[in-house]
Amino acid sequence: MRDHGGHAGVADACRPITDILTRVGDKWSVMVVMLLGNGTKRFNEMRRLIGGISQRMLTLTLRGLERDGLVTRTVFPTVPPRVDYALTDLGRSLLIPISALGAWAYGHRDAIDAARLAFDARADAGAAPDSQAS
Amino acid sequence: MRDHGGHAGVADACRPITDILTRVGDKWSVMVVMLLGNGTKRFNEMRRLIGGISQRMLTLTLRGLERDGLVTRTVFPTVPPRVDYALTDLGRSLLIPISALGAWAYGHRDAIDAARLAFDARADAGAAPDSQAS
DNA sequence: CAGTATCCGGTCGGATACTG
DNA sequence: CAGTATCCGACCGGATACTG
Repeated sequence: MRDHGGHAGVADACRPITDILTRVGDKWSVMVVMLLGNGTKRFNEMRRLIGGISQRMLTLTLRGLERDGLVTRTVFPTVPPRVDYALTDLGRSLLIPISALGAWAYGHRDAIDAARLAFDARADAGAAPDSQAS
Repeated sequence: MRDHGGHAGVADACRPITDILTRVGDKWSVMVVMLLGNGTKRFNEMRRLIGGISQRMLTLTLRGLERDGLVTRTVFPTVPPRVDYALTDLGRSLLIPISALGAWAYGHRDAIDAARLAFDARADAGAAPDSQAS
């Protein structure tokens, strides 16, 4: 807050929010949170349920969520080892707005898809006014 | 839908949603949509208001939003040229869930920050049990 | 004013191999 | 089972220069 003269714009004020939105927006976080919304899960269980996520990314995603206080990680010192992941209260509270966002996305997927097709068609028409497709 | 035998998991079914969430999650889209929620804006006007966004990224962000049918782009063939950006009905409808998400992020930023500090402290303690800070 | 084009470093994220 | 470590290609995003 020391540059009254400058005008950094809203980007500055929004940094904390943008920061958190980045978490929400990354490829797997939302899916993991939604999955844990159904209850506690183990590592490879989630891996199977999600399908298509690499081991590495599941680890990193869970670490990020744990760091943000959204997920708890519980290790059972058995052999073979067992680790349970669950949402914290904070994580559960996040479930509400992201479900709303997910519902919006699902509800408008057709409109968005149509808009994309139309846009791409316009772009193609502009780039290649000739009726030949490449 | 061709592998009934396999088990791709939810990742497959969620692809359209993930896809849209990726838009929402990228660095500038949400900020731009929120800004346009206040009314029509011109290109450099937004650039100034946001502060910290490069010309390139503002263009790409707006193109993406336009492609998804969330914003309209209106060119006035004057000199110097003038281009107005505004939300579509679809864009305005998105404003609701992302405002909710933004409110959540803002409301819980302290809890998240605290969680991060605690996590990092634990990580440091684990990595360097010695009382020396690097 | 409102872009486009190009370069380039940093990060994301998958594949693979190894470990307790 | 639940990770960690490493490699590596793809893409994100800023800086800069140029254009109608």
